[in-house]
Amino acid sequence: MSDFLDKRIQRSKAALKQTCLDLLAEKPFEEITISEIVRKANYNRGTFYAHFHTKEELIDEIIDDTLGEMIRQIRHPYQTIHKVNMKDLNTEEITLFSYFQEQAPLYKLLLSSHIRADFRYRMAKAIEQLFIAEYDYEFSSATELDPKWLYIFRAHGIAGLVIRWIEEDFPESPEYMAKQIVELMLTSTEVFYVKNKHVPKKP
Amino acid sequence: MSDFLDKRIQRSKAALKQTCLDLLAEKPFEEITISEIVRKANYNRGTFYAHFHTKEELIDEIIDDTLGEMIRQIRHPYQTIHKVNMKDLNTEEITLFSYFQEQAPLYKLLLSSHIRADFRYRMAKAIEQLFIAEYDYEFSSATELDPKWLYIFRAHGIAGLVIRWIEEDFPESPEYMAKQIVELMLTSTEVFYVKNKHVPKKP
DNA sequence: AGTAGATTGTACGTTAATATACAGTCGGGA
DNA sequence: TCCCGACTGTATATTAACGTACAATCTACT
Repeated sequence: MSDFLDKRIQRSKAALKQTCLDLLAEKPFEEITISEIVRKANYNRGTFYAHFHTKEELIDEIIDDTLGEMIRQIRHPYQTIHKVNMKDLNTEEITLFSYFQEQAPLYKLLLSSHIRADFRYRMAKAIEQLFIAEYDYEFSSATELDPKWLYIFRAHGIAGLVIRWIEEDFPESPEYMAKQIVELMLTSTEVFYVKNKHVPKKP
Repeated sequence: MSDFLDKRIQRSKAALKQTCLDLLAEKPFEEITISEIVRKANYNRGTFYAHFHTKEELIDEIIDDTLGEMIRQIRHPYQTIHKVNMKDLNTEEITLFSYFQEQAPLYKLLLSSHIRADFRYRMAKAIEQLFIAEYDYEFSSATELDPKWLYIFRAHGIAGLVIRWIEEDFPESPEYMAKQIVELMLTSTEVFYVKNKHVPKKP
């Protein structure tokens, strides 16, 4: 078993990560030093270097942890079932949005200017990879659409949507957002109109 | 330097103590097992035995820590001055009561039925020992009072008062209580009346 | 009465975290 | 300009915490 982790390692890494987040709430990432982190966390500096080479590596792992948990939340409604019919999906099973609300301070932090890392893109990328790895679409009609682009499109669409929802301080309820997501998955627009064009008058 | 403590020791003991308090909020002390504490704290059972022989020893150290901090709060107004005149004392310097309010959950727990230890008595005893060790009264007039009894009397009086204040959920403000304490120290009652006796009528 | 499961106390070899030291870099103040 | 203090990166011996194991006790269940 290689994914087994000594309790000391679990603790040390978790404490250093949490302390880094605490400091990040006060000041930008660039102003935080490794010495400062270990001092506040009450760890030896050597312990930091035993697990991370740089503080960038630390923040990367924080982001990976966070996005990993987000992915688990997205998976939640489909844990048991194999064939998912969006129209029948119980939106109460979609826990993603209330998860974001619970973790609002964390996500606000990772989206803030205190951290330069491209968190927005990484979130979209994580969702994209989940879709590609675990989900398979069944297209109702003959189409030449490469699923790849559907995955990318939807992943980045969802990421953009939830980030906006977070940044606007959750203007709608999680339940509302869950229903919106389902609707978005179900919506295809065969016809659309170009605005501000004159309808040709009949002769 | 014998009071120097390895960071690992600090962490392990602190974590085990805090976890014990967390469990104590849920269930009585007798129902808590050592295995349960280390399991929840995510420590090895051997680590517990490296620092404590029994869970009674653990709770004893929690109480000692707590009362130690309480003593520090009582000391606070007299940190710098040598000769204290109660009448001139700035009651804002008395931090004890707001400290209790901040630590209300902890003290409620230690006073609760979930722990059989005689916390009330130990609190009084701690105050008593502080008085004996660090304070010296100056008696204004000739008296045969043995200071020992004054110390005991006042220590247990103060303990009783603050415990009642905590148990009644802080019915008065910390500022009010601070002033009351000063008044109590200044009050001597030379004369008193026995109730429900008839005043002898003049002839 | 018997047995399965959990807790306790103790032991031991292994490993992560410790204190400590040293050389190098950097920025600010005299 | 030099110096001082702080941070970095690396190294090493020591030690606390680790996983693991075993025998003993206790409780609950049937």
